Amino acid sequence: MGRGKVQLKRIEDKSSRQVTFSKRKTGLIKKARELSVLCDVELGLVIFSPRGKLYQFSSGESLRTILDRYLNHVDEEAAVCNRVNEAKQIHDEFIDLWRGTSLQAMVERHIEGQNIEQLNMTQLVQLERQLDSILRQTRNRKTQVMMDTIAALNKKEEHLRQEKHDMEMEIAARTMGVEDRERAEKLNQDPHSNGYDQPPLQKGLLHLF
Amino acid sequence: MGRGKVQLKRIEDKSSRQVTFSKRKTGLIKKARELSVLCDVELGLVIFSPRGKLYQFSSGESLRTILDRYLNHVDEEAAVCNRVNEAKQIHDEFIDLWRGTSLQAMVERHIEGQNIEQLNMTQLVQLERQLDSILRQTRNRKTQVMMDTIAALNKKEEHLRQEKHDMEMEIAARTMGVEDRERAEKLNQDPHSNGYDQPPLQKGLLHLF
DNA sequence: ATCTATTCATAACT
DNA sequence: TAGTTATGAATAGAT
Repeated sequence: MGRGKVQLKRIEDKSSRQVTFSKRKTGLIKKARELSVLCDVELGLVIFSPRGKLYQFSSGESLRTILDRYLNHVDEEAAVCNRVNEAKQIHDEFIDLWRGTSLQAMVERHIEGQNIEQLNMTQLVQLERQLDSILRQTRNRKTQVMMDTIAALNKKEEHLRQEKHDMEMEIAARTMGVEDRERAEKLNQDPHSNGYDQPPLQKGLLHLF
Repeated sequence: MGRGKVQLKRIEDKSSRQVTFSKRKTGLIKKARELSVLCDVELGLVIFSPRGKLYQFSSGESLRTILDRYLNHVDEEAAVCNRVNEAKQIHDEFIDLWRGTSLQAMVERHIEGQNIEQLNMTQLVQLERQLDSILRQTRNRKTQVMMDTIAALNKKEEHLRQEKHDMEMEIAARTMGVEDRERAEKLNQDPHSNGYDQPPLQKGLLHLF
């Protein structure tokens, strides 16, 4: 509509982008109202202007009510999905990371032909977000793995100390008479006081992550 | 549009109401997409069909993200009330807040007095780089500390295993005659074969970082 | 803002 | 449910 056919891509000229936004926003809200009235449906619409100003439309009920309904709807779906996928979750995480690699490959293929500066802003922003998301996942996974490792090692250490302590007891029992056993027990009250005695590193770090 | 002018009121005929819903829903979503692309605007749209089926559109970000933005925009309490805050999400939010605070402090120190919105693009780019650098250092430091922790724990473990081994030797010596000592040594050649025998976690992880 | 040439969306029909 | 067409609406570019 209008005097020229329109390309489905970001309007670069700031002024006409603003004008178009204003006109089309009005039109979209009008259409939304028509749909909700003609067909008697619940419907919610939120628009953030480039400057961050909020425009909204909602049928009958408050927008809040409609969004709550949406969130409930999604949550229910999510709950079902979670139950079904719980067992596969770790596998899926791996797949997601792996997919990231292919995404990167795709990006590289894209960029090789063209200059990266010829990607439009929307594409770049989206790309940045995707990459950031993947990076975040990777980082979280890394931290998780390291924390798990530390926990496992601490457990092993504890176990070994206990074994050591038991053996010391046994040696003491064999060396001394049974009447001295009590004294030996006393000397070894704290099994942590031997060997390397660094502070408990893991606990000191926990607040960082 | 169409062959007759339309009255802005509920279509009573069920069948044509359904047809109109289907057509106009398609049109509305198309318009929404056009607006978001042409004007580079964030936008979310949810429609519940008369039968309760959900249709939605969102620009770029997930609809959830956009709705969260809306809820924050309209009512800060709403964000707090948001459901589905799993432990991880709460944790991430905490990290973001914490990071925000120290970043904010750093920024304030850097640009003393000036309003951040008054910085020009060059200054902002520079600031972004500095912050990114600090973030990178922090992340490296975190990894370093964790790796050190793991290394220290591994060393401790090794030490404890050795002590244990020595004590086993001593017990064996006391129990058996000296002539049997050699045989005992043989039986305990691999001190790693006792206790928890997980694979060496640290080495398996090293290639990830 | 307002106007108008065009393109677009869609109501009625098939 | 899907395709066609006549017609009213939306709007791009100009003023």
